[in-house]
Amino acid sequence: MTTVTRPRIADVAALVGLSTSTVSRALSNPEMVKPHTRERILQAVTRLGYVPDGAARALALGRARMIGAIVPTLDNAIFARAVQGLQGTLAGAGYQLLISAHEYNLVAEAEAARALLERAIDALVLVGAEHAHETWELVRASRIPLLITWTDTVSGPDQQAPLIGFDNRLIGRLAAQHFISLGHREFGMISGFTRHNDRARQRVEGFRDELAKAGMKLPEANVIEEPFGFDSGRAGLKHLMQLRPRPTAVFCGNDVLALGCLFEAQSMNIAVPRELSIVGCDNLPISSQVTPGLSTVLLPTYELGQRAATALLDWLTLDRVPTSETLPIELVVRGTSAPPPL
Amino acid sequence: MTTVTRPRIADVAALVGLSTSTVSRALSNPEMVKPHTRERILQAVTRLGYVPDGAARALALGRARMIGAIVPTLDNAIFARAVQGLQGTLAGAGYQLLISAHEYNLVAEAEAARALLERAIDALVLVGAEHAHETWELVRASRIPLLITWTDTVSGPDQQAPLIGFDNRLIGRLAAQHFISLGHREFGMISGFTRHNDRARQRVEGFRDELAKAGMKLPEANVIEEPFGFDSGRAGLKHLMQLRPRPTAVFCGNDVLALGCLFEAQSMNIAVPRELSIVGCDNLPISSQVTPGLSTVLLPTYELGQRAATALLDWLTLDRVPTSETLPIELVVRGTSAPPPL
DNA sequence: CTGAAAGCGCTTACAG
DNA sequence: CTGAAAGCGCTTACAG
Repeated sequence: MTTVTRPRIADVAALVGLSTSTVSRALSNPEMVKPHTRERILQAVTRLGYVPDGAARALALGRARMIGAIVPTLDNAIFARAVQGLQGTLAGAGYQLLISAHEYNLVAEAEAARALLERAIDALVLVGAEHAHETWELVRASRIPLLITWTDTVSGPDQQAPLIGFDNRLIGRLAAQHFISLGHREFGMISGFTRHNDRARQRVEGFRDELAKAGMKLPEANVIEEPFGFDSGRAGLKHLMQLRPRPTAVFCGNDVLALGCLFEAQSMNIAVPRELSIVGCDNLPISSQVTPGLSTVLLPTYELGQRAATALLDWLTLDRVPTSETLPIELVVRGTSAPPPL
Repeated sequence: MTTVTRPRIADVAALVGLSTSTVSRALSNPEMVKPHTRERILQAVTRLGYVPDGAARALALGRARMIGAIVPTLDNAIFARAVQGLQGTLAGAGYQLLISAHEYNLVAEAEAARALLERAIDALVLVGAEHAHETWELVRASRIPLLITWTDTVSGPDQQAPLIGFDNRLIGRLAAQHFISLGHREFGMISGFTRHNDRARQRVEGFRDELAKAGMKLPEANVIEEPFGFDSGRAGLKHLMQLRPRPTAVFCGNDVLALGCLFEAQSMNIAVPRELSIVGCDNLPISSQVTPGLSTVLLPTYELGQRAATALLDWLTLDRVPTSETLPIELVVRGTSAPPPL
C-alpha cells in the first residue's frame, strides 16, 4: 500500500489474483469478462487508484486518442472560441486536444507541428492553407490526417487536405457590397499582416475586387496593414483619416481592428456612422454590446470548431475522409453603417 | 520508398546500415555518436521524414513531456491569455500542453482530469482549489505534480499542492476601499456563481468584509449571482437598480460582467460615473478602450501562465517543488469611478 | 564509438 | 471466460 510509484495493471491483477490480460479486458472490453470477475477488478482499480498508462496504451493500440491543433494565437477570442468548440466536441468522443500557438510565425508553426507529431497525435488541425514547406513535409511524412480550417481555398496545386472554413474573399465582397449599396465612394481598409496569412490576403482581395466590379478603386495607400490588436485599429484609422479624399467607409479584417477603429473615431470626434461607416469581421460578443453596435461579418467559429471535430472523428473512427466544406457567413448590420456624408 | 506506414527507427537504421541504438543516440544524445555517423543518420532521417513515435518514447523514458491543464473555459479572454502564457513558456522548454475546459462543472472537471491522466501527462495544472473529491483522488493516485493556480488559498486541510495565484479576497477589498474612499455608502455586487468557485466566493467575501470593517453592509439581496457573460452583467444591473436604497457603487467579479453592467447603465440612461461607479476585475484589453474606461483590478494573468510554466519546469527537471506564490495585483482607476451623487 | 538485448506497460491474437 | 506470450517502437545499461 505504500508504493511510491503509481499502480500498474500488474498490481491490479495481483490484488485480485488474475492475469493482466483479464484486467485489461475488464477495462477495455467489459463484455468479454464475467460480471462477477469484472466487479472485483473494478473494485481493485478503485482501491488502488489505478489509471492506465497512456503511453503504453497508445503504443499497443497504435493510436493515442489525441488531436493536435495549431492556431495563430489564443489571445483573440475568435480562435479561443473555435478551440473551445473543437476541444469540447473531441472530449465528448474521448479525444483530447494538444494545443499550440505560433503568433503568426510560420517557422514557429513548423516547430510546433514537429513537437506535436512527436507526441503521438492521431490527427492535426491547422488554420489556413499557407504553411512553411517543412510543415507540409512533416505532416506528409507522418501520414496522419490533416484538416485545414478557416479557409476553403487550397494554396498549393498539390494539396489535398480537406478544408472546413470560410470563403474569405466573400467576406471582403460582402463588406464592399454593403458600402456600395449605402452610396460610399471612398474606401479604406485596415488589415492584419497579409504576408503568410492567406485569410487576411483574401479578405483584402475580395473587398478590392468587388469594388472594382462596381468601377471603384481601393488604392494601395488606402490599405493599412497592422498586427492584430485594438491599437492597430486605432493607428490604422489615424492613417486613413489623413488621406485625401478621406475614406467614408472602412472595412477591417476582424472585429478587434474594427473596434479599435471605432474607439479611435470616437477619440478623434469623428461621428460614427454619420461621418464614417465601419464594418468588421467575426462578430465577437462585444461587437453587439458597444455603442454604436459594430456592423460585421458573422463567422460561426464555434461551429467551425465543432464541425472540424466531427469531421476528424469520422475520419479516424470510420475512415471516412471528410468532404471540404464552406460554412455560411452573413453580414450583420448595426450602428456603424450609414450612407456617406453629403 | 512506397511505404504505406510511417518510417520507424529501424528503417533509418537499415538505410544507413547501423543499429537502432546508434540511431537513437544520434537523435537523443548526439555527442555520443561520431560526427560522421551522425551526419549520415541525420540525412537518412530527413530523407525518410522520420519522426520518432511519441508513445514509444514516452513509455521508454517514463515521461511524455506533456503537461495537462484544465480551465473553466477558454471562452473568456482571461483564461485564454493565461493558457497562452503557459503554453508558450512550456513549448520553449520542449513541453506541450494538453488542454481541457469544464464550463464551471466540477464533475466535468474530474472526467477531464481522468482523460488527461490517462494520456501520460507529466504534471497537471488546475484553476482554483475547489475540486470534486474524485479529482483529488485521481491526482493523488497518479502521483504526478499538481499545481493550483488563480488562488493562493488552500480549501481542504490536507492539501499540499503548491499554489500560484492571486489573493482573491484582496481583490474584493481593493474595490471596497476604493468605493469607500470615494464616499459611497450603498453597494451592489455582480458575481459569477460562487458555488464550486472559490475565486468568486472569495471576491464577494473580501468585498463584504472590507465594507464591514468600515461599518457598512452588503446585504444578501445586493449580491447578484449570474453566469459569466455580458448579458449577466446587464441583468445584474437591472436587478440592482430596483433596490431601495439604490446602490451607487457596483463591484463586478470580472470585467466581462463589469462591461455588461456598464453597457446596461448606458442603455438605461444611467450616467456613469456621475450616478453610478463600477469596478471590475481582470483588466481585459477592451476595458481600457471603452468610454468611459473601466476601473478594474488588474490581474497579471499572462504572467501567471508563465510563472506556472517555469514553476512546473523546475519541478519536473530539477525536482524542485515550487513554493507557493501570490502575484501582485493593483487597482486601475479609470472613468467609471467617481463620488456618489449628492 | 557501436550493437545485442532487455525493458517500459499496455493489448490482443491464440490456445485452452 | 481466462492466461501465457508476443509485440507495439523506442531507450539505455552492459559488453565489446
